[in-house]
Parts: sequence; structure tokens; C-alpha cells
Amino acid sequence: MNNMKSYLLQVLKELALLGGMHQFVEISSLELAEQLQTSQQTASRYLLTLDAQNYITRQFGVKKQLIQITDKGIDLLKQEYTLFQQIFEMMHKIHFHGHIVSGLGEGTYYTEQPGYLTQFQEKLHFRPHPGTLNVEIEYIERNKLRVLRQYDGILIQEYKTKNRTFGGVICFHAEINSIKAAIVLPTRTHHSTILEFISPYHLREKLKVEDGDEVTSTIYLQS
Amino acid sequence: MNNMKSYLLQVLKELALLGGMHQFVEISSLELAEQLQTSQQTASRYLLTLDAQNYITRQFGVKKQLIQITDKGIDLLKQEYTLFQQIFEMMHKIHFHGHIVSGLGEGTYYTEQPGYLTQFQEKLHFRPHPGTLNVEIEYIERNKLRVLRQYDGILIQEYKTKNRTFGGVICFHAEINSIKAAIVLPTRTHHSTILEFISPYHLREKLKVEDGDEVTSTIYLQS
DNA sequence: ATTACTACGAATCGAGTAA
DNA sequence: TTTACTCGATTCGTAGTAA
Repeated sequence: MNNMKSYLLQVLKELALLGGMHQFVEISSLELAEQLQTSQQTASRYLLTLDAQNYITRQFGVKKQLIQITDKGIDLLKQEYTLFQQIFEMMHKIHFHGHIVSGLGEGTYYTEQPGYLTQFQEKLHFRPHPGTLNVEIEYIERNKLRVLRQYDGILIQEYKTKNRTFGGVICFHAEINSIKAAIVLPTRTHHSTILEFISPYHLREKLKVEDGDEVTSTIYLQS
Repeated sequence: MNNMKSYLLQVLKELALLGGMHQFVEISSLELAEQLQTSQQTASRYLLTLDAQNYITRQFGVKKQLIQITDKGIDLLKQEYTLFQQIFEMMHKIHFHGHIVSGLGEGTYYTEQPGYLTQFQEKLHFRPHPGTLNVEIEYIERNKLRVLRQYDGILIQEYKTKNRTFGGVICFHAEINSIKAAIVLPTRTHHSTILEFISPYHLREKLKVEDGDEVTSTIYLQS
């Protein structure tokens, strides 16, 4: 029953704009039809359907009916509102969904390099636990990754030892399942769909996750 | 062309969630179909329609297409977001639309009574210009008036002179066409669709309005 | 692989109208 | 008035398929 017809959501929105989440709304099917720019018959049918699916309750007076949005209807509206908030917050933060995968164990090596460590502490204001937690994001969300790459992030500069060069990386503050963390984006490698998280905590323990588990994360764009 | 089909709005929303307002989104009609839980053919037709109506622009790569939401599409999403904000802000403020009407000139008499004046100044923190500006709200919005009456507002108490009794009224801070004001609700008279505004300014002059002109107003519910 | 056309079945709309 | 039913008209969705 969550394959809600989109036009019914519009009707619910219209009722909410008239105060239907707080009070009953006194409205005839013809009045509603005018608001929705449709026919009285269609408006009446919309109300029947919303009622049958428990998104609204109705009482019939002598003339017009009194309509109130149910908790189920309010939840649906809230859910929709949240999505719009996500859309318009996307200049501040981006949400990703994915599941835990194992890296090649390189994470531990890199996060223990003193040249990176000092920069992490200076610029991210925490000392990362050794290793990274890798999250394969849903493939469709590679598009959000492209948005993410438009932003500057926190630059960890490349540096050289006598043996080798350690490349620069971009970091963003983040949360994974609501735990404080950051992501590390290699400046090259534009086609990966893996996010590497570092954190002051041992994330696998703190989050109690293992390979394949689903996680949600938020990346903060302001540096 | 503003009789946008509601399912097209959902498609636009989905593209926006993938970052389509900030960047191009790389998505095949099949992928989009999966997101929308519909068929590839339907998704393809949705995109054709959105393109034809200039809500999106598309570039075709060798494989998938690149989609970006146009300014027109962004405007539509913003408009929708604004409506949801209004819905969920309704515990703080309520918006009304209406047009100016003439009162019976009583407003001037009442707003000049010293017993009201001192209370207005104490409780509303401004000295009202003599008279009220009356706004007949759209009939359908009587439902929001019912929501408004659930709130306590700012009580102006009744008082007596040796000649007569002046009844109590409820006030709410307000704005009318963005100008600071307040509304005065008689405690009785539950079936009026007229809002009476008082303001430190002479509203008819300040707003440059006359009878029949449309105005929008915001009523603030927190006392 | 991907887009999108055609054709037709399914769902939705709204005029007429009863209650 | 008002709601909401029936039923023909219109719109929408999707299988098959071409490009």
C-alpha cells in the first residue's frame, strides 16, 4: 500500500495546506475539485480512495463533509517533506546508502603514515583509528558522488619521504550511522563507487557491522 | 503549462535527489524505471515529456544519457518545497490570501478607545494607527481560520466605562504584504471570513492598496 | 547495451444522474 | 444542496520491437 498514487499525495498536500493536519477541514467535493482544478466526480473519488486507504477520516455534516488527515497521512507528508529537505540541503550535505565491503588492507598502512596522521589531526581535528571502513554505495548514487566532487573539501597535501611519494587526498567531514567520521577521496580515481571512512573510533566495532551490512551516511560539504 | 502532471513532479524529484539540480545525472531509462518502480518504456516517456516541457535537458552519450534539471524545473521543485514548508510551519505561522474590503468605519472608533490603546501598546509593543484594514480572505481559507482559533494569542481584556462595556479581543502578530501589523479577532463571531489588521502604520497608504486589491498575510502564532 | 516507437490493454476521468 | 454511482471517452502503462 505504499505505491501511493502521486495524485493522491497532491490531494493530501492540498488538505494539509488548509490545516487538515491540525483540525478538520470543512470542504465539499466541488470546492476541493476547484482547488485541484478537476471535476467534482474526480475529487469525490480521490476522497473515497484516501479514506479507503486510511490517509484521511471523514465525518458527514448536513452539508459539507469534515476531513482530517490521519497519522498515516501525516507520516506520508513528513516523508515527502524530508525528501525535499534533502534536495535543498544538498549544498550543505549529501546522504548516501550502501553496504560494508572489505578493502585490501591498504587503509591501515596509509592511515598510519605519520605524514598523513599529523595532517588529519590538524585539519580534521581528530586522530583516526588505523584503517578505513569501506562502503560500496548504491550504483545509482554515483551521481551524488559527482556532485560531491564539485566541492573543495579539506585538502590533505601530498608529501615525499626518501623512499616514495604519498599522494594528496580530499577529505569531508561525515557521519556513518550517526557516528562521527570523515571520508577520504583519492584525488584521481573518479570512477569508484566506494567511500572510505576514517574515524576516531574503530568503526566496525562501534557500529557493530560486518561485510554486506547496510549503512547510511551523511557527508558535510562545508569545509 | 502549469497543469504539471503529478507523476512528472515525482520524476523531477527523483532526479533532484540524485543531484540533478547541481550536476548532470547519468542515468539510463531502465535505471530510472527501477528507481520509480515502473517500466523502461514509461520512464523513457516521462523523460521525453519532461524534456519537451523544458523541465530537463538531455545529452546523449554513447550509452546512458546525461540529464540536468533546468531553471524551470528547479523553480517547480522550489515551489513545491515552499508548500511543504508552509504545511510544517503551520504550528508557527499561517498564510492567508484575500482582498481589501471596507469596514463600517467602526475600526477607527474602537482603536481610539484609551482602554484598548494602552493594552495594545503594552502587549503588542506598538501604538496602532487609528482604524483597521479589513481583508476578506478566500472562502476556502476559513479552514485555516479554524486552526488559528486553536491558539491562545494575545488577550486584550474587556473593560467597562460608566457608559458601556468593551469586549475582550484576541490579537496575533502579523505581516500584511510584508508590513508589520497585528490582527484583532473578536472572541465571539466565529463565522466571519474577514481579518482585521491594525498596524503602527496607516496601512492603506503604506501598502498603497484600495478596496478589491489582493494582499497576502502571515499570522504568527507564538504569543 | 540503450532509446523510444507502435499497438493495445488497463487505469483514470468526467458527464449524466440517482439518492 | 451534496456525495458518489455508472459508463463511455480519454489518458496512461507496457510488451514487443526497431533503430
